[in-house]
Amino acid sequence: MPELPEVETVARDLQKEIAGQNIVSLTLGKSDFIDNPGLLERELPGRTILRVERYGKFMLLRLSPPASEASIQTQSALLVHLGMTGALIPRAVSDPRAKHTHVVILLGDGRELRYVDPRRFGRMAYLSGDSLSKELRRFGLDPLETSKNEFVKQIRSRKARIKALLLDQTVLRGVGNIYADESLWKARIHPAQLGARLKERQVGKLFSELQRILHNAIRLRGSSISDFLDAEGLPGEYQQHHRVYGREGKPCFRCKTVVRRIIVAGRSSYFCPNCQPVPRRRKHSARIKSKKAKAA
DNA sequence: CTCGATCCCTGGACGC
DNA sequence: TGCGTCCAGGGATCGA
Repeated sequence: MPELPEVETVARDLQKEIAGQNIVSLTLGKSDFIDNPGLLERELPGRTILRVERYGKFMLLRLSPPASEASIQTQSALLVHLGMTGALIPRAVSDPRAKHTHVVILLGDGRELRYVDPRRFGRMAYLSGDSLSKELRRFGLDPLETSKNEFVKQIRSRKARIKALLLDQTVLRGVGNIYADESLWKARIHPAQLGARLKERQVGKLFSELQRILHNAIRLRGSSISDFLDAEGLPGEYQQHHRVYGREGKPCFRCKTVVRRIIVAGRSSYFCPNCQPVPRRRKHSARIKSKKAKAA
C-alpha cells in the first residue's frame, strides 16, 4: 500500500527514468478512476514530462504547456494516486502487458509508461492552472518539510483522535496506516488519544519519530505488504522493520506484551497496550467506579 | 467539526 | 479442485 515512502521511491525512480520524455500517445482501458478521461486523451499527446515529483501520496508529472500556449506560463500536471494496488512502471513495448493495465503512455524513446491497478482505488487526473493549484491547496503539511513547531501546533489544536489526524490528508499529506501506527508505537501514544489532549513533548516526540521512520523507509525503498512495487517493478524492504503494524497477537518488541488490533477512525490500528496506554478520561474515573459498584 | 457507515474494487485466505 | 464468503483499505460522500 503506497504511502509517502513508497510514492517517494517511485517518484525518484521515474524522475530518473522518464523526465524529459515526450508523450507520443495515450491508450486507456478501464477509466473509471480517471477524473476526466477525455481530457487526458486530448491534452497529453505532444506534451513533455518535465519532471516527476511527490505531493503527499500523489505523484505529479509536471508537463510542458500545450504548443498553442507555449508562451503562457500556466502550470499543468498529471496527478497519479496509486491507491492500494497501483503501479506506474516504464516498460519496453515488447514486454507483455500485465493484467489490469489501464493506462499506457507511449514515450518518445519507444517505451511505454504503464499504469496497472487491479482494484482501481487509485486516481488519475490532468489538471492545469487554477484547478491544479486549488487541488494542491486542499492538502495539509508534508511531514518531511514541516517544522516541529508547526506540526505540534496543528495536532494540539484538534480534538480528533491522533490516529485520525495522522491519516487525514488535509491535516498531513502522505501518512497512511502503516507509518501512523509505527510512529505512534515509537512515541508510545495510544491511537485513540485525542490530539488536543497530548502534551507538547509527546507530539514533538511523535514528529521526530515519524520523520525518522519515513526517512528510513525511503532509504529501504518502502514497505511491500501485498502489492507495492517500485518503478522498476521491485518490492521494498521496510516491511521487515515494522515494529507493530500487522503484528496482532505477537509480542511487543519493547516489552513482550501481546500486540493488539483495534479499529480507530475506521482503520485497523496495531498497538501495544502496555507501551501505549489507553487514554484516561479526565478525573471522573473514581466516581464512575463507585457508581458501577452501587449498580452491582 | 467530527464521527461512523457505506461504497468503490479485486485477489487472497479460509471453510467445506 | 472448486466453489462461496469474508475481508483489507484510501478516500469520497452522506447523515447524525
